[in-house]
Amino acid sequence: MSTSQPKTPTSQIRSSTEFARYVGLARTTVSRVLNGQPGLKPKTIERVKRAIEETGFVPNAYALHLKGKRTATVGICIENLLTPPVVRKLASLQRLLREDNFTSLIEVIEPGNSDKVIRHFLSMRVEAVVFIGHFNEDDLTRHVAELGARETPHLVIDHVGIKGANTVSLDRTKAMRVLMDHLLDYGHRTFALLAFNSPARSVLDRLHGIGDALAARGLVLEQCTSAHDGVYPRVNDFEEGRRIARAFVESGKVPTAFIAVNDEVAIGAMHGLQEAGLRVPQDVSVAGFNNLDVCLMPTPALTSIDQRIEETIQVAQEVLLPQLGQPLRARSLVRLIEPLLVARGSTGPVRS
Amino acid sequence: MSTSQPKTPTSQIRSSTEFARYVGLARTTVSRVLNGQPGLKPKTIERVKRAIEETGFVPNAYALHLKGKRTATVGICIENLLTPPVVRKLASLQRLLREDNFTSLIEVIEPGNSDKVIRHFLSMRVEAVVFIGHFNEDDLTRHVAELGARETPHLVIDHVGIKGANTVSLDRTKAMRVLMDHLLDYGHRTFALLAFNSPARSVLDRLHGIGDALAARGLVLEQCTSAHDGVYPRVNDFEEGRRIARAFVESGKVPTAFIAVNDEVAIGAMHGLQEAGLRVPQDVSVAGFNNLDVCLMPTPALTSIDQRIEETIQVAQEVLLPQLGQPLRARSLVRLIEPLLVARGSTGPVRS
DNA sequence: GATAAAAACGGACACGTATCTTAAAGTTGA
DNA sequence: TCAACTTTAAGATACGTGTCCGTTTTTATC
Repeated sequence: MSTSQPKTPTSQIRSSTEFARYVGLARTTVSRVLNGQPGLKPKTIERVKRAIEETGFVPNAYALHLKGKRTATVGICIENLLTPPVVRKLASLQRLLREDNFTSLIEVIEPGNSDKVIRHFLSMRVEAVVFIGHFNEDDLTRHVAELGARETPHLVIDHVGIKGANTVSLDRTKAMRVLMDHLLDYGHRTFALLAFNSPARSVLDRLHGIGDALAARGLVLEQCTSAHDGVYPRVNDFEEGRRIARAFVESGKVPTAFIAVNDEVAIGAMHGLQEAGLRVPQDVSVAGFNNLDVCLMPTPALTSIDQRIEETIQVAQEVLLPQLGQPLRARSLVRLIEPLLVARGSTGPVRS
Repeated sequence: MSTSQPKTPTSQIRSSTEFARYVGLARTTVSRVLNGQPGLKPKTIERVKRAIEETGFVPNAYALHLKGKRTATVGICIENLLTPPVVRKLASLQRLLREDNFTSLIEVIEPGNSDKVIRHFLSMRVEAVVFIGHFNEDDLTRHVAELGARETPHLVIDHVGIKGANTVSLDRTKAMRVLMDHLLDYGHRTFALLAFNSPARSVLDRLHGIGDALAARGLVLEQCTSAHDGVYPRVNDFEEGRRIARAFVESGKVPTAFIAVNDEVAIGAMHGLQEAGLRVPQDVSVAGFNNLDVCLMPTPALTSIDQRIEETIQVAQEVLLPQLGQPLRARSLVRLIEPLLVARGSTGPVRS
């Protein structure tokens, strides 16, 4: 086969050798052009550039890394449950990383596959691993330790309390303190807790915050709060909120303030209460969590806690980037994000 | 430095040579164990396995591929707007791919960066590229052609009408025909179209479906439908729906059926109509699109079209998998998914 | 304990790329 | 035209791994 025919179809070019043959230059010369080295005639550079246009030649990333080029890849682990806040965090983080020319490798952690995911990331020689969400604490602790042993930086977003972990998280405890103070200031003393029956660390932290706020006013969690939760996990949060609200109404003991684990449950409950003839916020106050768009939908609009996702991810980036390609930090680093109470019409003074 | 000390910290092992030294075997022997070749003593295999446990050694994926191993990677392009349906498709697809031991490389396509993304995928030697969502038609057509030239299979999900593209998509035209028939059977003859003023192909397809259904009964689109859309894109779909509903009420000409571009706009509109004193479905019918969980929230629950995402992605997998690692198909393939009308309380007979 | 079979060793090469080095070719200036 | 300089060519080596192959060591069998 003659090698001097430049009419080779584009599909055939799969290596720099073949590409150099197509251009009609030495492979080393082409390589120098591709890597922007000095001492090349503009005409030569132009020739190579045009050939790239014509053939669409793309160097093999695997060979590049083998030759010492950084992989510029970050592994991101996310939890199975793709809630809107998780998706937004993921999207924001990937966007910020992309701005710094980093690629992200995204994997969903499911029960039992986390070792496999970490192994895959290590095999891909990621420059860092980020965990977004809530995971099995033992697994997570182990992974953080293993990554440390492999000189691979890590960052845990939203799961606080992991030993030795670099952590960025909304201060969920404080978030609930802020919300409780808001309601306590309105005079509320009896609280319904909706769907807080999750074993997730994030929910426990929030319960602590509720307890703290009550204790600060000399109140006791167990005496002020009540619940009618169903099985966890839930199929449909709206329906569950509605169901719980009805359960409270039917029990005859209706607290003055309803605090839901998230906005969906809160809105479901709000509808349930309204259908039972209770007025929001005149008869009962309702509060959610996450400050999703959906908060604006009901009448009145839902009071909620904003996670400040952009700020969280911004801080995550600030923590992560300086570690990439550097020797591992000795001490781990924890940054808590201030929550933001968004008070709307669904909360108001207790009926006197 | 003595090489016989097996107390080397795990972090130092970064190649099979170092690992073999740690185990105390020849590199070739270790390699044969790792690749499950025959003719090895069980004891030797055990020794290597234990060393893997101890050191956490993971072969370099980049070197593996260079030696001819498949990358087992699929590139997935998604659109900028992470709506719940897109997220669910992405998650489903990634899950199915993972079951077949494929990794996915996910990149967001933003205006102007699509070439860069495709180049990155090609550089990573992905075995296929999947597009989920709606993109610039010219770009997409070009990418499909380029991937063909590179012998790389592709699949376009949800964007129909791309020349030469393998496509899997909900039949959006039919979806709207089905919904229109539902409403026409109820006697509706005047329709409000809410927020259909998007240039996206998916929206145009749906408008065609609406027109077809009307034409089939001898009706004319322009005479039966009206709109009060605001600027596109919208900040908050609920608010926009509410605003449009109010605009209809204030105009004094209120159609009997409201058809929204999605569930959020529909629910916003429903609230707007109810606040203006209109009863749903006695006075007006309202229908959405996507059948999100949120459809169950309003009273009455919202009639919507289900995209049948699981089925869509299932078909996508069936189309994609046989192409991986195979010579390119000559003819492109188009599969349309049947939509599913989910009729709920928000639609009913027209007021007589 | 001798012999054969099984297992492990260790050198060599390949994959696609970057980079260093030395040599050759081309270009410029006087 | 020749020297001096610039540009390109081409060879060699390296990265981490798999695999082939000839050789050596270990194990099993009688």
